[in-house]
Amino acid sequence: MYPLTPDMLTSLLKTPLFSQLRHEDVAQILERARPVKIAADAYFFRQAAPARRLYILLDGQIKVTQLTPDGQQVVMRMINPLELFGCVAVLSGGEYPASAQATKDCQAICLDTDEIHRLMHIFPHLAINAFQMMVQRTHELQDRYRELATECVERRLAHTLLRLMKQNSHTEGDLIVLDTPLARQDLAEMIGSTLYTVSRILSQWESQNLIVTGREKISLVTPKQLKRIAEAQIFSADLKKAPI
Amino acid sequence: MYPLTPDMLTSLLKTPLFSQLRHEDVAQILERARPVKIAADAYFFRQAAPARRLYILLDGQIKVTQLTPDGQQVVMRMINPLELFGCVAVLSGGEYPASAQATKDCQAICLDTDEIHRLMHIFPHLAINAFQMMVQRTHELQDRYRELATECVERRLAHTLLRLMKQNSHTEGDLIVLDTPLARQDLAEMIGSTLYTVSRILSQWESQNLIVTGREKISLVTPKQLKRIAEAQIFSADLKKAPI
DNA sequence: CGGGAGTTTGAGCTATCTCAACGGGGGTGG
DNA sequence: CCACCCCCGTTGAGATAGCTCAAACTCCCG
Repeated sequence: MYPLTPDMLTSLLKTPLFSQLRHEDVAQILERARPVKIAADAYFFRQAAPARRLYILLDGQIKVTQLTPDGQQVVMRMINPLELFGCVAVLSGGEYPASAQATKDCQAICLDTDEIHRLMHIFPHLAINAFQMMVQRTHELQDRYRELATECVERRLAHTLLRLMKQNSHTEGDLIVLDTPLARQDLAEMIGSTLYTVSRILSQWESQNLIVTGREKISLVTPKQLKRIAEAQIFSADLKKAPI
Repeated sequence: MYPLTPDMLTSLLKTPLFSQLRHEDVAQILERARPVKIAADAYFFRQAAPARRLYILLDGQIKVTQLTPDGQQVVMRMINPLELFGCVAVLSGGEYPASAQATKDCQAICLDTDEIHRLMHIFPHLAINAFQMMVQRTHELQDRYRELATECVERRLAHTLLRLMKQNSHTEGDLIVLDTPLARQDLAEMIGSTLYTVSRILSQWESQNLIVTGREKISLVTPKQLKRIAEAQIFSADLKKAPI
């Protein structure tokens, strides 16, 4: 594992996946991992390919998407550094249920199915941590399912921007800039809507100074207001009527 | 673990959760489990309660639901015998993100958080199996998310009935009877729709002899036709126009 | 034989999708 | 370095699936 910088290593040690493991154990695990580098827009793997490798993202960002039979895309999840992806690889003989596409240049390490099983036997904590991570992820996915089932597009979009902010953003002066290349189409595919509706809502928000948008770029100005929209305490239409 | 009948025990041994474990190991694990009995409509646990126990359903059926802040319900999942529920309990200190309500009289066994962790250390296979089960479940949830995001109500309903058929049904003559008490409202909460729309679609299907409905009861007549609707090769409206 | 829970159905409404047309900016190739 | 082109975004107008609300209907059960 030459390509691991000391920085990455210390980061990896703090990953939930490796919590409770000793440094030398993690080192031993990482010895069995292979590095993978991929340029922006390229794929780590594609839907329906045999799932043989589990990945840990070190740097960059991944978009996990599913294609419907008739060609529509749905974005299932954004993967940020130190997160696991390609977990289906632990089920021997399966296929990836989704594609993993880099939204930026990416570095990752990967482990083969057999290797994972072997390591999980040696280090039960690895399996326990992985289990816990999946429970957490299911929990998150359930929340989004509930949103999709019960909330209107505007609220879903607000939730999504806030979520992206938490996961990956930095501040520039008063602005909170999302560190994700986000076309209207991408947002639409995340919330189960269309790029037109997303565009309209974002335009409206921008005219109310809740956000600032650019080409594939979004910055939040007043996350508090967005949160109120997300929580249904207010609608952006209401802001017009009574601009306090 | 007195209440375990020999039948249940042999079933438990075949559970994915216990695969690869030796009989005596499973016995040792079950020694630490406590039996729980609950009548139809009662709750195993409620959303937001501290999550301290993980359950394995032995008999009956559970409906896992989430309540939105404004009181709408969403059915996240039906749990059938030999399935795990309350998995959040493995994350120490968390709360149940959903409620688990019995749709029939239920028997289950439960394990405390500490106990699970202890056992997973002793039997790494337990953790690995649990991990795999969660991966599988995430996979299923992703499929439903994609459906909800891209498909119309009619197709989602068709998918749901077919899924319920696979999970839990028996045949009576030509009829495939779903073994789940299903009010229109329940179905609506599963697919993110309203009881009115569900009722209309079911009525239409019934008039086309695809299904037979009763009070909280549904039977399938021609699952093939339903599958065609689910796969978008056809719409029930098309059946009217050209009844071949 | 009520009573109530579950279901059906109609009618109107609206959030959101669809389709179409236009606008703009940035990067790339000449 | 400039111009063109392409991708991304905006906006309007019309269509519609599905929601809401209201009212009546039908079992099942005590």
